[in-house]
Amino acid sequence: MPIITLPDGTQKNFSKPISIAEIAASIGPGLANAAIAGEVNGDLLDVSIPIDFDASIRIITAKDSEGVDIIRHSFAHLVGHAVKQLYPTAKMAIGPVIENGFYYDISYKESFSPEDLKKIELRITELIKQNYEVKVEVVSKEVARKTFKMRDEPYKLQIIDQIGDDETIKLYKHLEYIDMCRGPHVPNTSHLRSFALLKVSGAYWRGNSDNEMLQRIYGTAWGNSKDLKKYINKLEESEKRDHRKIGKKLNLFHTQEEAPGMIFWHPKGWSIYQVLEQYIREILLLNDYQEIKTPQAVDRSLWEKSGHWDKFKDDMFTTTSENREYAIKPMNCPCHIQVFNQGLKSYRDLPIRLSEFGSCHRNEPSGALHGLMRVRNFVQDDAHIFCTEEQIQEEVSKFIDLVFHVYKSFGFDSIIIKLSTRPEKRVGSDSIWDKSEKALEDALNQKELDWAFLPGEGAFYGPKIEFSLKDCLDRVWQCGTIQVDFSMPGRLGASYIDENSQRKEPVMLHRAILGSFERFIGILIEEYEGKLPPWLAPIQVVFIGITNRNSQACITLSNNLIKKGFRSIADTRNEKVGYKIREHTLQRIPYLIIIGDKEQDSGTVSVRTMDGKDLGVMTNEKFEELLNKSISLKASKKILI
RNA sequence: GCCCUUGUAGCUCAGCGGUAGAGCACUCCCUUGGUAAGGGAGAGGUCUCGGGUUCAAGUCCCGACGAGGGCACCA
Repeated sequence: MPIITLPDGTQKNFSKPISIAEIAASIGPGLANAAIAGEVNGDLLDVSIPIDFDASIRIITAKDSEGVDIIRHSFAHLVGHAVKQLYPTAKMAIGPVIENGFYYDISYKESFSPEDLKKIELRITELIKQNYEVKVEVVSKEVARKTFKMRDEPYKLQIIDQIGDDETIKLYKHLEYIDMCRGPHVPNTSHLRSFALLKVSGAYWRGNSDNEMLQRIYGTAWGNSKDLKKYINKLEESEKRDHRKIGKKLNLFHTQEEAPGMIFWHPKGWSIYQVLEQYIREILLLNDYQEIKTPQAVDRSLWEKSGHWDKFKDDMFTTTSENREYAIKPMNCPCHIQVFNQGLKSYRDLPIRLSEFGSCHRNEPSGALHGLMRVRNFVQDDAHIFCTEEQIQEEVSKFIDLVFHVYKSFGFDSIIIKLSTRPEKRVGSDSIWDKSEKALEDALNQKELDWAFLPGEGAFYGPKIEFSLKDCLDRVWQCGTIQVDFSMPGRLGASYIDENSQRKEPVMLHRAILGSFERFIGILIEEYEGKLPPWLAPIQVVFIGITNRNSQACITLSNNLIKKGFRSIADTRNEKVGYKIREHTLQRIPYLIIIGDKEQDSGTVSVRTMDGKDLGVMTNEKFEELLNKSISLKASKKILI
């Protein structure tokens, strides 16, 4: 006879097996209606399944995050229900919950158009209105197999084949539609109200590009309409932050058909790029790096030796000359080893840190290209640290500090850290991989950082730590990285003389702080919605004359700032102040300086910021002081002072 | 690379079988105006490219290329 313990500690004795629905009802009718599922001794369970053992339970409603996830999962079933009604020959594959929503992968002879999506959405609303009961049935594998054979669902059968023989399977019956799921699901469609189907796209069955492509219907669902509206609104707002849109509006860069995946930087975009490069250069100099520059095209033989040719030859741009084949470099490391190899190195020289703002080309698959984030030509703030095994830990540790220092000055505080371990296709022995992975793991643990493993995602020559940032739609992009490489120095003949006059192979650490300038600038634009802090802004100050009597003063003041290293322009056009202010505000110039007769006569400036604050009238000197201070603050979130 | 969507003036978009349209930007003129768009006039497009259907094609069909969203890939 089960004793049920509720979250507040009260215990209830029942004389027979009891379901969550019944327990909820025993507490009150409101809760009985709201109950979506139960947490029973830590596991989620459908409300209708009887509990015949002592348990601590919690009743899950739409207010719990677990409840919202269950709602999302049940909406996936509703997609199934609607799709099978509208397109009976469609075959259902999988329909899981994802962040903010769900999807369902479906195989169907014709492709679903946006109109089909609307039809499906409408059918779902009709089904919801029926307030039908979702009935769960626990069955054997055999019964499940029979059910889906009868329903001609080949993908479900494939999934069943993967389930252990002694395991039971839950079937969820939505009127005439049957789906299979671990559950739990809502007991009644009355819990399903706030949803929207968002898009259709292709997705390979089981995520393998050798398999057929299914159609994936994406949807979002929430516990109430307010949350749904909030989410839809957020999506719309995010679109405004898109770096491709802002890049066009602010005239930062463009791309065109003749150079897919490669960026034409305009003066203002290049200004941002240059500020970044100079900043990193300064940081590296202070951290004992030496900057070098290596060739853009290198003979194929070097890529064969490094192992890149074998794995990436289809992804490299190549060119020929006089019977020789060259690859436009996809990365800088082999070249850096060539620099290291010049002259005999002693253990006393290590670590040697060679850095390069190296322009790399990779022939990325066309479908992978994405604005500045994924391009075919990019520049890395790349460097390679040649060191001994004993030095790895300290170098990795120092690097992590450096990354955090730099990211902080850009205002990034949520950095996603992952440790990617050995992939299937790799070079180097297992013992080397063991050592490398351990070194990175230890360095991370030392810092007490929040990080996670990414099994199998390492580079072919070594494991790596990735520092990733999110774009406006919460898509994650790898930026910084540090990778341990015990293999390439040996392959390319790097060595040093140790304490005992013996030749030894150095370990190489590949590392980048920003990653690619292109991607990092893309992220920056989206993070700030184009309102870059003064130290990054392409134009920091604009002098706006009120009448043409003030034009010369504007030009003089602006030139004075330029001479002092600030980025300033004078707007002396025949337009009204309001017009100029609007335009330069939209152009995201941090400081707008109004110069009229009053200011001109008194040698002052009237200062307004891009977010509309009036800082009042001050002397030129005072403004310069303010500007200097504001720039030196870098990206403390208070951008303008 | 794969699936879907998409490609019209510098930008944002309308037009969807019958001799190319709007707003903004641009040029010129008037206006010299104090903190987010002053007024008027004008110029600007072989509708991404290549085929096809049709008396007639931005408009329908096929292909190529680019872009967008996913999937796969990501040294």
